[in-house]
Amino acid sequence: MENQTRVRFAPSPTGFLHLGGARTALFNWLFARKYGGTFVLRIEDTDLERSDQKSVEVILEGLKWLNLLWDEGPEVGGKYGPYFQSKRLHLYPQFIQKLLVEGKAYYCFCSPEELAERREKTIAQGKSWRYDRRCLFMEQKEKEQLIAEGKKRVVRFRIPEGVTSFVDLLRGEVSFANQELDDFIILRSDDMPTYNFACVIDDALMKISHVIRGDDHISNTPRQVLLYQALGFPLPAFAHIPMILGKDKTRLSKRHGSPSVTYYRDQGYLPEAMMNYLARLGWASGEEEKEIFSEEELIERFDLSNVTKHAAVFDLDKLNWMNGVYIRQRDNASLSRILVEILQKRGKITPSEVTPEMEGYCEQIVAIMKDRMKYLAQIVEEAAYFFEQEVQFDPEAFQKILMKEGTEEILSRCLEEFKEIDDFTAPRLEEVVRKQAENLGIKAAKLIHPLRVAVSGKRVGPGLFELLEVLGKKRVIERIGLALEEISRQRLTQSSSG
RNA sequence: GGCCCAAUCGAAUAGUGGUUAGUUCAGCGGGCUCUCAAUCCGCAGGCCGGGGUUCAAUUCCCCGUUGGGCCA
Repeated sequence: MENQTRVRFAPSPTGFLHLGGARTALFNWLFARKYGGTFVLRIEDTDLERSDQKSVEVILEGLKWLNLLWDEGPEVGGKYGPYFQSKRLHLYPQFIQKLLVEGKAYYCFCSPEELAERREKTIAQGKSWRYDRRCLFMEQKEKEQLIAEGKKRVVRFRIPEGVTSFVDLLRGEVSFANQELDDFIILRSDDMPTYNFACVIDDALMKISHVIRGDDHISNTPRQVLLYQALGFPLPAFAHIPMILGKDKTRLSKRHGSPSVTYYRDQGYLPEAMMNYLARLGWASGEEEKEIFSEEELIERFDLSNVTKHAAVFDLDKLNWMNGVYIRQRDNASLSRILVEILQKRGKITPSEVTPEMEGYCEQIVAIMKDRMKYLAQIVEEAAYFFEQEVQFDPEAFQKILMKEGTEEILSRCLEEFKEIDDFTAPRLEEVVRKQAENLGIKAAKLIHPLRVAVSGKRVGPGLFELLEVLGKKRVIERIGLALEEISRQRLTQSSSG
């Protein structure tokens, strides 16, 4: 017997895969994996104005990156296809027809202008407006006449009397008085089904057992429940998961930095870190001190019953911390591959420069940088000296460290020593520098700091000896030389102007 | 404006009718150290408000407030 647990993620391809969507997908995926069910991906692209192929690709790409692979849907198919709503349009008319015939839906000829006028009038009287059912009570003959004339019409669902309630797996029973819902449109004048209608038909035909979606859909649910009932479809279980908000507690959007999954990928966040972070937003296993969960651990522990009911604020600090943890866990070779990708995307290197040497160099870089990384693009942003021909001196570092009395002497001496080293490795370099400090009768730090600024332009960075080794003898010698030249140049300008 | 949902340190959360209300991130202080990190140790900080039920409420109920959502 096949497992009947079927869940779906049904995004609209109107932009990118945002974090909220990714988390909805994740919760569905975790649920399917935990219960041995099927995870369906359906693209709701009936809003042709706003949907485009590019967005579809971005969504698929984002899900794949997060390893949220779907069992049925685009690219993989399945027996309940098609999985693009735009390819399912032929499925809807029969259900519209059924509702019309049974008197559960009716044609409405009211134009938007007429509706607006009546609405304003009602509101002016201090009453709340919902559709006044003018067309529900129209004579059959008149309707036929109008249809024959080709007058524009929509189809409205007739809301029955009573109360509609459903069980939300997170909050228990939720009820709505039907009189609060108006006779909503299920088929637009251009014959396109509306969201609530298409969604119900698709979920029913795809045998979705659990509808797990954002809680912004709670108020759609009673309308959908009524449609299930009117059409005689079995009702799925519903679970409305809380939304993700920005720091200012408003819906996550572009204003809060980027909410797109692709952005984080391109910044060098790791998919396993993203998955872990998103899972922890609104969910906790209850184990103290445990924040890091592997995919398997998440599947094992995840349950809708311990998902919180309130919105969660996206916290970049915590994602950064978590990503750092995962970076430190990763092997250098795979980090190096990601770094090479980033370098290419940002035009720091060209595809022809991607040689085994470059990959090896990047591997050495991540090895000495991974302890201080939140995301890999920081290497490009804050340690560009690894890839640039000439060091850009941080002005403050230059003034405070390199312009100090005696720096030239120190750098020159180290330069001469370094030239003699064939075994240009961290331990050897450390030995030489410390010896030199001893000879000069000063602390090693007095040599280390100027050397760091000379070769990297910065006061902060990885351990000096590792840094020197990774940069290599040639670069180091060159850079110290250039730093010395720059120092004398500055001294000249300072003495002549001062 | 109508309806719906929610509420524990700054953020994510655990938890309970009687607890010193726990943990993770961030913050602060310290150890280590060539800087920055990583790491280790420590500190600070919270049950939205008001009623009720109860011997006892952060916990249960109601109202309010605030936030979010949907519709208009």
